[in-house]
Amino acid sequence: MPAGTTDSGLTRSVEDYLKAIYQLSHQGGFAATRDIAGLLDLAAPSVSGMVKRLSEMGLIEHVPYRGVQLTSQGRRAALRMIRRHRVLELYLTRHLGYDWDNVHGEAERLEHAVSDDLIERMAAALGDPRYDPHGDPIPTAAGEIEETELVSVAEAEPGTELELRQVGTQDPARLRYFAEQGLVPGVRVTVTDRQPFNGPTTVYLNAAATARVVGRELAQVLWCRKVLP
Amino acid sequence: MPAGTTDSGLTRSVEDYLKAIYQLSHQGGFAATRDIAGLLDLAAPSVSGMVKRLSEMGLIEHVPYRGVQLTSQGRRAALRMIRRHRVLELYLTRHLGYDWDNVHGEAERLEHAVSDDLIERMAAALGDPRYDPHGDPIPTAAGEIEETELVSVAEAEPGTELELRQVGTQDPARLRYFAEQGLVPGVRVTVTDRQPFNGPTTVYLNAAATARVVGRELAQVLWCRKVLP
DNA sequence: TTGCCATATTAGGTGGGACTAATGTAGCTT
DNA sequence: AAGCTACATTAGTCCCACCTAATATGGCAA
Repeated sequence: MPAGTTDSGLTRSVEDYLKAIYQLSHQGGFAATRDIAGLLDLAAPSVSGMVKRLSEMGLIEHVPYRGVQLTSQGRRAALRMIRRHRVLELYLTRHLGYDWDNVHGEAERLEHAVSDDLIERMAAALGDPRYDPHGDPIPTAAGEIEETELVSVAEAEPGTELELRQVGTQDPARLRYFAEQGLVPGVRVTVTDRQPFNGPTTVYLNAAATARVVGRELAQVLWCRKVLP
Repeated sequence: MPAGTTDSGLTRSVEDYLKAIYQLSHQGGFAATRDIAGLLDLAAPSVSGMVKRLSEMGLIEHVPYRGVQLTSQGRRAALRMIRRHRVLELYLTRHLGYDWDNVHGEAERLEHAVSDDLIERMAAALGDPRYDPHGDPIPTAAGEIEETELVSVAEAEPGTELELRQVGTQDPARLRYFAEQGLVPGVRVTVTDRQPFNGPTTVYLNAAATARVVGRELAQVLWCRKVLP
């Protein structure tokens, strides 16, 4: 493998861009330059430059002034990085005492350095897991990822019963708060009320038999599956 | 931490150079440009350039046309990398099914990416180990390293009893061969014979009660402690 | 339609870290 | 003392990936 590249033959930067583009465009549509720049904390012209290189490499499709989309090759590479990241997160929490609020940064750096072999060993040690500590699905080694229809607590209708599936933030403070509140993947809640004008949602924790009031910002990152009655 | 740098504030390259220089100069003397280039598989002018930067950073002392030595700051950074490398090697063999002949490369890449925190968690999970799978001493987190007087099988006098302590190669094929031969750290052997003109050494494996003939090249990397009778 | 604003792109520059080709130096040999 | 050789250094490029400043574009509001 050429100098400055990782196992995949891509540079760390390229791997980061692909992950970001996946995140911004996986539910259809284009990833905008500005949004990529925001996510990776870079200046917009840096992104323009990289976009050119990535599309020359055949990893993305670029429509000037509109944005970019992954090619199937780019998507494969992105999902590979996401698998690495999520397997690492789960391994670090299960085997090395990390909490769900402090694994992200560590996994972020390791994902570029580990070999595919090591990832598969970790996955095996974890029993080929399907979800990471935040409930996000782990792509298979073959590049398949589970796509589920989820609703956020912020948009669910009062009266619905929900199973919390994914917690869509990496912010340690928010994650710690969710854990304290018992709002972790797998929990079942019933939406009992929502205040008007983007107000907070009240949910009832079925098992713990207690209620929680969740502000809109937080409610928007709690992704749930509807439980049929 | 600035872009392109690791946890230590140094770049990957700098970390690699420091490790190499430590290896070449830790038993006194200077590390020559050519030897550093050889160890890192670089062209000599690349090393000259980096040497300049490293000495401006205060990590090494450079005597033109003679070579370089680590400053105490450089030594500290080098030992930190060596600790990381060896803890990783041991963790990978103990917990993830790696063998002593295939851990090196993986550790080589991970050592730049892991946080100090993760290394200490791994070390704790291993019970604060003192030696890596090849018998090399693991520096403490404080930067102390055990220095032992060792003799190689190639130079030990016939008749001496030895305890094998370190296997000084990373070559997978050689390591596999040593393992097959039962020549692993901890084993006790007695030197029974050596052929003249740099010929092979014969050692007797005390516990297994069998003899092994070891050619000079291999004998030179088997480092032992003399066992007093 | 025209202007304006947000966003994107191009132009030009920087630093890290590598390379090859050319030049310099130390030290052995004669 | 001279010359040869091995090694080290300098000179000059290149690539990656970032930056700021300047320019272009697309789409909305007047």
